[in-house]
Amino acid sequence: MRSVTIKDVAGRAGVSTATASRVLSGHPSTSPAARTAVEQAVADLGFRPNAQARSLRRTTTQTLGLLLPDIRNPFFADLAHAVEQRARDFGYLTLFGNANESVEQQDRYFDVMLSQRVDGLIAAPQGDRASLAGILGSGLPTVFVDRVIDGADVPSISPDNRTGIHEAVEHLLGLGHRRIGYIAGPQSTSTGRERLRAYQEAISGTAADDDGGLVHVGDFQAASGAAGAHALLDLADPPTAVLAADSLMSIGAIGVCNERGVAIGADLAFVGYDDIEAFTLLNPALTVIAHDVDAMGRGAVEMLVAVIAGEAAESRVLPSRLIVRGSTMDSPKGPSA
Amino acid sequence: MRSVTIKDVAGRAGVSTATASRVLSGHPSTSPAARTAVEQAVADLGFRPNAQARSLRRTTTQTLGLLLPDIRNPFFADLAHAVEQRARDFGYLTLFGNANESVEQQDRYFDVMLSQRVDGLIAAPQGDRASLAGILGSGLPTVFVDRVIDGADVPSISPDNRTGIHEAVEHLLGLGHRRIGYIAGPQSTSTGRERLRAYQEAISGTAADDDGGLVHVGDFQAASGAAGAHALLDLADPPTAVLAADSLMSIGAIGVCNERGVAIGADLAFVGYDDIEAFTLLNPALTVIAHDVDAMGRGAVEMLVAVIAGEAAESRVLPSRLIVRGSTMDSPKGPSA
DNA sequence: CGATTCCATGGAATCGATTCCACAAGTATG
DNA sequence: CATACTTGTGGAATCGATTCCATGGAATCG
Repeated sequence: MRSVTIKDVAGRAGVSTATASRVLSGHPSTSPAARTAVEQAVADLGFRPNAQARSLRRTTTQTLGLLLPDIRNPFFADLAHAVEQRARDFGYLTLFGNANESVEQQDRYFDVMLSQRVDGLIAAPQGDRASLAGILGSGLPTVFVDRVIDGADVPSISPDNRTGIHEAVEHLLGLGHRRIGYIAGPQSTSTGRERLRAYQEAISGTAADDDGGLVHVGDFQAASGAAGAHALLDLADPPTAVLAADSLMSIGAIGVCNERGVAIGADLAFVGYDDIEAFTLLNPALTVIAHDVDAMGRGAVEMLVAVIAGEAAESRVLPSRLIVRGSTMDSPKGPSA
Repeated sequence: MRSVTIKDVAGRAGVSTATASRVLSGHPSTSPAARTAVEQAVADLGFRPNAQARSLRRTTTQTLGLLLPDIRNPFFADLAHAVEQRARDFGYLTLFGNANESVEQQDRYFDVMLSQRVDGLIAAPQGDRASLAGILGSGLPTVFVDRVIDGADVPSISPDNRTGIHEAVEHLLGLGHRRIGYIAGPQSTSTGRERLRAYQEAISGTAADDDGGLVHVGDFQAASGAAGAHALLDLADPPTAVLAADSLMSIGAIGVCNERGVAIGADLAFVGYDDIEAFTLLNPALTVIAHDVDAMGRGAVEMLVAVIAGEAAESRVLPSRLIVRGSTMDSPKGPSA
C-alpha cells in the first residue's frame, strides 16, 4: 500500500534520485539513455510524484484558492466553472471553498487556504476590512471578484452595479411605473450596497415614489426574496414593479407571486438579476440585469496570475446590461397608472 | 515575505520544535508553561502550520477529492454543497474538480487527486471500467455518487433510476398519453443507460407506442435537450408527452417548446428530472422526478469516511419520486387522444 | 531511602522531491 | 598537448513539521 517514490524509480532505472528528478522535471542536462530508463521505470511502477513533497521543496504549489459565498447560486456556479477552466490553462489547480454566506466559514477557509499555501486567492468577500485583516495582512496574492472591500488595497474585477440598475429603473419609469419596489442584497456586501444605492439614486428626483417602505433588505438567498415579496405585496399601496438584487432572491420572489396569484408581466412588472437560463423559460420570460460571468471569471484568473508574477493589476469593472423580456412589457395597472 | 515556521515559534517561546509541535497538536505531555509560551508565540508571529510539510510527515492530508461532471448543473452544485458541508463535519477539506463531462478532463483530475494524496475520492464517474483502470487500481479509497460503473468494485450511492421513470410513464399513461417521447442521457453513464432502459421497460407491453423514433439520445447538456425537442416535435406524428433525463436537457427542451409556441401542460405534457427551484416557477409548474440530493451528498461522505477507516461499505440506492405539477395535469389533445 | 515509574523535554531522524555542489568525462581552443 | 569549458551525474543538504528515542528530574512505591 506504500506508494511509489522517486527512490523506487531511480533504483529501477539504475540512476540517482537527482537524475530521476531532472528527467521528470524536464531539466536539459539529461542523457537520452537516462531519460528512457527513467520514463520506463515511471511507467512500470505507476509513479506519481507526491505534490506535498514537491511543494515543500519548491515554494510554489501550482494551486489557486477560490472562495465563493454560495455554490448553489447559479451565478457563482458559472463563475466557479469559468475560473477553474481558465486556471487550468495556466497550469493551476483550483482549490475550492464554499463560505455559505457566512463570515465564520469564510474565515475558516482563509485559514485553510493559507495552510495549504495556495499561490494565490480569488475571493468574493463578505464582511468589512477589519474582518478580513487576516488575509489582507498575509501578503498572499489576492484578487476580489464580483464583490469588493472598501479601503482594501486588493485589485478586483466586478460588475458595474450602477448602470444596470439605472437602466432598469428608467425602463420601468418609461413604462409608467411610479411605485417601484426593491429587494436589496445584504448591506455587508459591496454588491448589496452599491445596487441599493444605485436604486435610490435612480429613483430620487423622478416621478417615482421614494418612500423607504418600498425597499426590503434580504440576504441573497431565496427565502429572503420570498419574504421581501410578501412584505411588498402586503403594503397598503403595493408596488407595480419590483426589482430583485440577485437571482436567488428573484426566484424566491417569483415563487411568492405565483402562490399569491399575482401575474408577473400583467399585475406586476419584475426585473431579476443575473441572466440564468431558467429565467428565459418563464412565461412571460424575465427581464434581467445581466453581466458576462465568463469574462469575470477568466479576468479574475488573469489578474491573479499577473499579481503572482509581481506585476501591478488594475481593477476592472465589467459592464452590465438590461435585457428586456416579457416580464416588463406591459404598462402598470391599477390606481397608480 | 518568508513565512513563519515552527522553528521561529519555538525560538520565540524558548522551547524546542518538538515541544512546540506537541503543543500545537494537543499532545498531553506538555507543561502549562510551555503551552502558554508557545501559544503566545503563535499569536505574536501569526504562525500557520504548513499543510504540505505536515502531510508529508503524517500519511494523511485531511483532504477529500470530489470529482463532478458539471458544476453548472444545479443537481451537481447542490451535491457539491452537501458533500462539502458534511466533509467539514469530519474535518476534511474538499478538493474540487470539474470534469466538464469530458473523459480526458476526468483523467487529468484523477491524476491531480492522486498527486495531491487526497485521503479519499468521491466521484460521479463517466466512461467504462477500462478508462477508470487508473483509479480503480490505485488503491485510493473511493465512493461513486449518482453514477456507477458496471463491474467496478467500488461502493456507490445512487438514485433509484427505475422507479421514478416507471411512475412517470404510468402517470402519463393514466392521463391517456400514447405517444411518449424521451430525451435520454448519454449512454456512457449509468444514469443515462438505466433511465433509458426503465423508460423502455415501462412503455413495452402497454398501450403506448413503442417505436424508436420517440427516443432522442442527448448528453445531459441544455443544447442536446433543445435538439431533442426539435427532433421530437418535427416527427410526422409527434409525441403528446415528453420526459427528459436531467435538468439541463429539460431546460433546453422547454426553451424550444416556448420558441415554437408549444404550450407545455396544454399542447404537450412534460416531465423533467431533478427538482430544481426554478422549475416550480414555470407556468404551469413542472412535474419532475425528484430525489434527495442532500441525503446523497451526505451519504457519500459518510460512506467514504467508513471506507477510509477500513470498514466495509454497502452500496446504497436512494428512492426517487414523482412530483406531479401542472405540466402534466391535462389529458392529451389531437389525434392520439 | 533506594528503586521504579511517569512526565516534560530536546536532539535527531524522517517523510519525498528538488537542487546545490563537486566531480569526471568529453569537447573545443590556444 | 595543456587549458578552459560544457555536459551528465551522484552525494548530500534542504524544505517544515512530526515523532522516535534518550535523558533528567519529580513523584510514587515497597
